[in-house]
Amino acid sequence: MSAFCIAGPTATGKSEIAAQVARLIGAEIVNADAFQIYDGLDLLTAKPSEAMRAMVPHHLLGSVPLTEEMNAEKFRVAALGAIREIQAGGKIALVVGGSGLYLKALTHGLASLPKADRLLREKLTGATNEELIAQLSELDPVGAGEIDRKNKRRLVRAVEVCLLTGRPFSAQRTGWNGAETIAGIFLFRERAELYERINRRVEQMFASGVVEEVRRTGEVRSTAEKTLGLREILALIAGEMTEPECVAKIQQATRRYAKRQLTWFQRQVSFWPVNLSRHDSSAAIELIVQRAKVFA
RNA sequence: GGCGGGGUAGCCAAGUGGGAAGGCCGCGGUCUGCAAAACCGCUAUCGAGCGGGUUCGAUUCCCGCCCCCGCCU
Repeated sequence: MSAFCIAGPTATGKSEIAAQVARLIGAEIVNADAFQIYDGLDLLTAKPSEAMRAMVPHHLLGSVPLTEEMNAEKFRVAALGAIREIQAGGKIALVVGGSGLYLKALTHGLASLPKADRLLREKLTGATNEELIAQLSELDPVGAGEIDRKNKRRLVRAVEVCLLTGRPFSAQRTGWNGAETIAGIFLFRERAELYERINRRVEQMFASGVVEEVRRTGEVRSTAEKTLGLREILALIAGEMTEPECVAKIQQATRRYAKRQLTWFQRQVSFWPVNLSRHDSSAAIELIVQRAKVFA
């Protein structure tokens, strides 16, 4: 995989910077945002503006129906395809997004494990954590010792993989601990500034008509259903909360999300950190362009 | 002015004569196929409106004061 990435928490300003960088180095952008990849909810997911899209081709933006389930592997395959396509056209691929696991899957690969089996997963989800732990202890004693026993989602996946492959889950993970090379840039800002931007962005979303957008959006299922703010806006439409409450809720949820992203990316050694609170965007863009050129 | 209820962390809120549940917020973190997800940890200490008193010991009992809510005049 030889694409350069720009990662960072929401509302940091990735899209704008990426578009500028792409324009300067003649790159095309591959979206690495788990929700902007869906077709619809453009306002709610803060997709790059028309202007940016007109300036630089964006791939994997709105390419999946809102009813389709997504996951890291699907993204990886799709992204790889987009990258190849871009490179075949003689251009540079610039991967941009804030979905940590998706990016990690792309830069470090994923073990070739079976995908989720609907029925099996449903059945396992119906079990209690204790039952799952007991089952995992049988199938994968090592994994059972390492796993977060309170996190059902992880327990289910672990048991699922054991059952589907007949081998312990813990023995099948790909080595992510090997030498990691710089895969890209981690853009971030000081907390106070980031939070202000988030708050402002949510307000702008409402001013631009997110509520209408959600109201006229058709069926949304599985993964897309988790879009931050969707539940809140639906509650607003149902009259279960006032608009100011709704705005505040979404701002809060977004701040928390941003914190999780910060925690994730700070640990990733393969990204070179760039603090946008300390560099103005033109300086940052210049810096990133240099890095990207070195990378290419 | 009278009667009743109440004043416990940023917010909501329980309980007890032996030295402060829980929730929210906030903060920190985990992360190998639902990831804008899921999960975990931390967060009142010359403390409990203020001042006295009783007691070996009071946040918990008594007295006074202040403030809030409801009702009454």
